[in-house]
Amino acid sequence: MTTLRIHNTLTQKTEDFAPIDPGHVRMYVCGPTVYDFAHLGNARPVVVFDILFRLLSRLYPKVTYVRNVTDVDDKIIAAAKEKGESIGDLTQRTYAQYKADMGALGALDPTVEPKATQHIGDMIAIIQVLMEKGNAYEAEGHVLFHVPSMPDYGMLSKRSRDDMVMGARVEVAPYKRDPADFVLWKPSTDEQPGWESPWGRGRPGWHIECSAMSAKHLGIPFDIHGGGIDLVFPHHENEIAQTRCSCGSDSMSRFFMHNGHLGVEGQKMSKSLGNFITVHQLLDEGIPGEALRYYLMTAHYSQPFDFTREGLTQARAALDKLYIALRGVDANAGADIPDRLLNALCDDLNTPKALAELHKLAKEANKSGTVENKSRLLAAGRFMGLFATAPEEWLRGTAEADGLSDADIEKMITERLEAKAEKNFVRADAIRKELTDAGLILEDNPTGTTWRRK
RNA sequence: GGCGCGGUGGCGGAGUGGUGACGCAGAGGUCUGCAAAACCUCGUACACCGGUUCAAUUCCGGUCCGCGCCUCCA
Repeated sequence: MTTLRIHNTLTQKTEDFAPIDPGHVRMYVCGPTVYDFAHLGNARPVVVFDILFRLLSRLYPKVTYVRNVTDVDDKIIAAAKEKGESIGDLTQRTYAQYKADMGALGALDPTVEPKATQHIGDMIAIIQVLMEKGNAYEAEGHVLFHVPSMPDYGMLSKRSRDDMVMGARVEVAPYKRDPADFVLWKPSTDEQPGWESPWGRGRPGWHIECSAMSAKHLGIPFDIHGGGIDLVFPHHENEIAQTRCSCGSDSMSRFFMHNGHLGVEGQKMSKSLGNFITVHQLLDEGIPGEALRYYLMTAHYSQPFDFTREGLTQARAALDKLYIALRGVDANAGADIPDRLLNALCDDLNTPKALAELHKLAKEANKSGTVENKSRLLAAGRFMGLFATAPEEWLRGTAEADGLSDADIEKMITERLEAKAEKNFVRADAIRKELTDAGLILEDNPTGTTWRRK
């Protein structure tokens, strides 16, 4: 097996990965702000880092995967108000939905899913340290991080403070000493959620929770910090600033990994364009979460992903093909995960290459028909979070479109087999046609007739 | 304007300094009562222009086109 190589946003190079503590890999990934259904753009990092989590767990004795839940945020406040729901109800409900949807995508639970509201004290403590060290200041009830206090600010996104100030599209708040300064703590009105702090009742800024929760649950520095590419700036850049200045550490995380953006039918996904697609809505359409997972894995994580209906159809067909190759597999047989699959994933999570290996394994299984080869395919696919369903169950699908129950179908097949035995092919073909028209595919083989839904 | 990414066959999408991954779709064949599935075969793909090289889709430079980020969006 080759070593794991990961593209590091910090160095913009693909590097050999080695954990700081050889016995314990520590990874932090930015999770959801729980105010609405998870959309496809949210689903991508979940699948990407789930693959990484599985791979690391295979390579190292212990992995701690932290994915935070942002449950205090101005978008949440706005959504709760709009829906006439309490913030607590909204965030709890949304989080439960998120877990269900991501579970449908075959994502394992992270080791820890800390909530921002449960770490307010940790955040306040960090802000106090930043104040003491002269990296932060109070102004009009806000506490701000003073960017010029950190000489090498911008190391992740490779931009100078001047670049940012010049490119600023938003009006700079008058109380900022420097246009690039960002909020650590802000005041809350009576209606807004707030916590007592040395600077009065207020709530945390966006970035501070990740600095607090990663330090608490992983320790600084840790191994891998992940998220969408849009988080490079300002979110991760600011996290780095807060963490390094408060901890006095050279780095927050050894590696930073970022997944590419997801668009829909060639366009940016946005509410204003009306092409906002949630995972929940696709599941509701009857699209299996596993098919979505497979589709998301067909492109390398670092590349932009264009979600299309055509692409989803292709992915489902490809996945069906794998399931056909698995027919008759013994789920309990057990087999080693082939090295070539692990090698593909060790190459900076090359999931398209790994899926290609799956298809090669399927071809081998089809050619040989042996239990061993089927088992290898099963083990390989399961490692990637696929094949959660038994092959026959997957292929038969659910009785919806055709309105025929499994028993109805079996009865017609039996009737057709009788017709065949009597060489009454006209009758046999009539039954086949009836079932084909209902969206079913019959497959005659030496031992009988199997069927599946299109 | 700054930073970054990309342009591969009908479609999706890896990859490589010199034998055209893999999947979807399509064509032919084997098999089959007919089918389906499977298997076999079939594609003169690497935006454009220069340069380096024995050899470039792969390296370098330029051009064109597309995309992301630039203060709270994964």
